[in-house]
Amino acid sequence: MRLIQEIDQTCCPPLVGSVLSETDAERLAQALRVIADPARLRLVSLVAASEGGESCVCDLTDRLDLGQPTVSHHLKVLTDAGILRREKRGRWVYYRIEPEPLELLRGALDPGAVGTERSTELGVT
Amino acid sequence: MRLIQEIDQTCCPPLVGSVLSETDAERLAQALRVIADPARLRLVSLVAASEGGESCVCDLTDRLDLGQPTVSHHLKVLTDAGILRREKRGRWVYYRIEPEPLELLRGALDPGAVGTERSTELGVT
DNA sequence: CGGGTATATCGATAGCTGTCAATATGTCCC
DNA sequence: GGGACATATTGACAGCTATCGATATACCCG
Repeated sequence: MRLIQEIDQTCCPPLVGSVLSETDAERLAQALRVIADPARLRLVSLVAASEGGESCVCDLTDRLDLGQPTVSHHLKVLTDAGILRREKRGRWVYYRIEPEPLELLRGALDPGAVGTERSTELGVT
Repeated sequence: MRLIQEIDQTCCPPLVGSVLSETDAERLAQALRVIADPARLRLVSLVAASEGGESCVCDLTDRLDLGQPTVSHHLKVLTDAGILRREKRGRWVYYRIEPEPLELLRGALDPGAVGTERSTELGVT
């Protein structure tokens, strides 16, 4: 099976700002492919929205209209990438979001100083 | 051939903050798949880093170690998604970055303050 | 017009991956 | 231990797509 590299600092140099090397491009593409899937996006979304910030697999399979092995497969991909963290408690396994990888991906897409001004307030309410 | 939907506001509701519907997840996944490819990431990077913010196809083919039809294909995918803008001048075709789609994708990955551990730390209940 | 150049399209193919059914593993409880 | 339940792994398969060679289209120039 294809080994999935964890998403860490080495994965996500800014897309805009310098020219990506072949290896950087390959690594970033691999990281993006992890979340470029509707089932995995919904999983992340479901886990993030769940009470206490965690979900057990049973809740997720209920809501995804996919077989249990398929859900388990996607959870493994997300966990290997570091986007989800797995914790087993008794018979159940709980997943929660690890915020850093997504943040790193965001950072890679930051156009930075090219053309756009970012003086906006992000703080809200 | 697979029709590529343009990346616009409708594509990228926040991944974290509410549960993605199936259609939203499908749309966001499709948008992410556009950039989840090493050749396309390098193309975006090359165009962004080029003098005057634009490149002609010939320059790009030179630097990508891929056949000209393949490069042309990737440019089409990026253009259809709205990430690149195409402009023909004489015999040459120039591409430049359209910053908004990438910005929308960034926005979709924003964890915001909802559902993450951070929200509980902030006392949101 | 005709040759040369730049880019796009077409058709085919190989490799990857999302999905499932079947099965394995692990855990709790009686 | 043994049965029941939750999750993971395995093996197989279908659909998608990145890539290529061949070819088409468009443009310039003499």
